[in-house]
Amino acid sequence: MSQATIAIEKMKQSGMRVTKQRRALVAYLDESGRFVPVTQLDRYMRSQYPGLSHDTIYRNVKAFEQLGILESDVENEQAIVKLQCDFQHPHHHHFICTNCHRVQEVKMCPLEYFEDQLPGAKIASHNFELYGLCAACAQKLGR
Amino acid sequence: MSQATIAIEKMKQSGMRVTKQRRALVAYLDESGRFVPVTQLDRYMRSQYPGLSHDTIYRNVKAFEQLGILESDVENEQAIVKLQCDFQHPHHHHFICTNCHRVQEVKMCPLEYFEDQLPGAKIASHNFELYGLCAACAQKLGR
DNA sequence: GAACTAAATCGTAATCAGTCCGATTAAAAC
DNA sequence: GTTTTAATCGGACTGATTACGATTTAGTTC
Repeated sequence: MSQATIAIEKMKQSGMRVTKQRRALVAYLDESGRFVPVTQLDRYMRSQYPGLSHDTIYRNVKAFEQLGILESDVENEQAIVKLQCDFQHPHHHHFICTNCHRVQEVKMCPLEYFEDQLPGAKIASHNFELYGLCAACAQKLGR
Repeated sequence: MSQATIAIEKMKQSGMRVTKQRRALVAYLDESGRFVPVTQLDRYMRSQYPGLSHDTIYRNVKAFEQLGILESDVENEQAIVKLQCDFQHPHHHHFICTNCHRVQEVKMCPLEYFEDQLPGAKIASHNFELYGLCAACAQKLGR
């Protein structure tokens, strides 16, 4: 069962309508498999589906995020998104290759090491991402 | 020696000219002491110094970042900046209070725990920020 | 402290991401 | 097939950021 299929399932479960446009968005994000700038998503989808409006893309990106079928982040001050890579563990972290932009899930969460560091404070959320060359690119580029 | 003074020192050392506008920007960021959205910085500085242009503000924010006298982050898809809080340890992390927006420096870095997790990969950089209620706000709000 | 020069700033206009909204279309339920 | 209403369309709009030629000024030299 592909991530796209699970995403569509989730949409149905939540009562959200499964439109052509939403299927196309999810399909593209699934094929890509990595983080994509929202602006690129917008440009690409509109080139492939003439008549598709900005509104539809941005509205759905937000709806998908809230549903948890999309993960979002920021790269160079640009919003980037990818299809949820682990529906079983929606809380996880990423190693993102700066060369091929592929994403690897990192199971461990740094939070456990930090809870003691801020006495009295209530930690509510956190960011954590790793960037660098993945094993394949490191080898290919000889670094 | 205030953070602002150190920042001005760094500007001189790098050969960058110390203009009225740059002093004013650094002074405001120092007084504020916390992360400020760049758009707010723009609005506020232009209200205080009529004639100051967007260009000057955005150009200098970029220049300051590159010089390392400014730390930048993103909150709600908005670029936010603050004056460097530790010139001795430019690599550090933050706990940001979601109520008063004050920032606490966190000395420990999660990277050490993760180096073994991605065999073959070359980790080059990472993000890590904690969010929640600081001790003072947690008490004040009774949480 | 006057003159010089390149860096920085100003002011305006342009660009680009993202949002809004009334009219129209089409999923999903019956 | 009909109905209902969520979703989409299209086009205009807002707000953040950038571009650029004309002007000013910080820092240097004499």
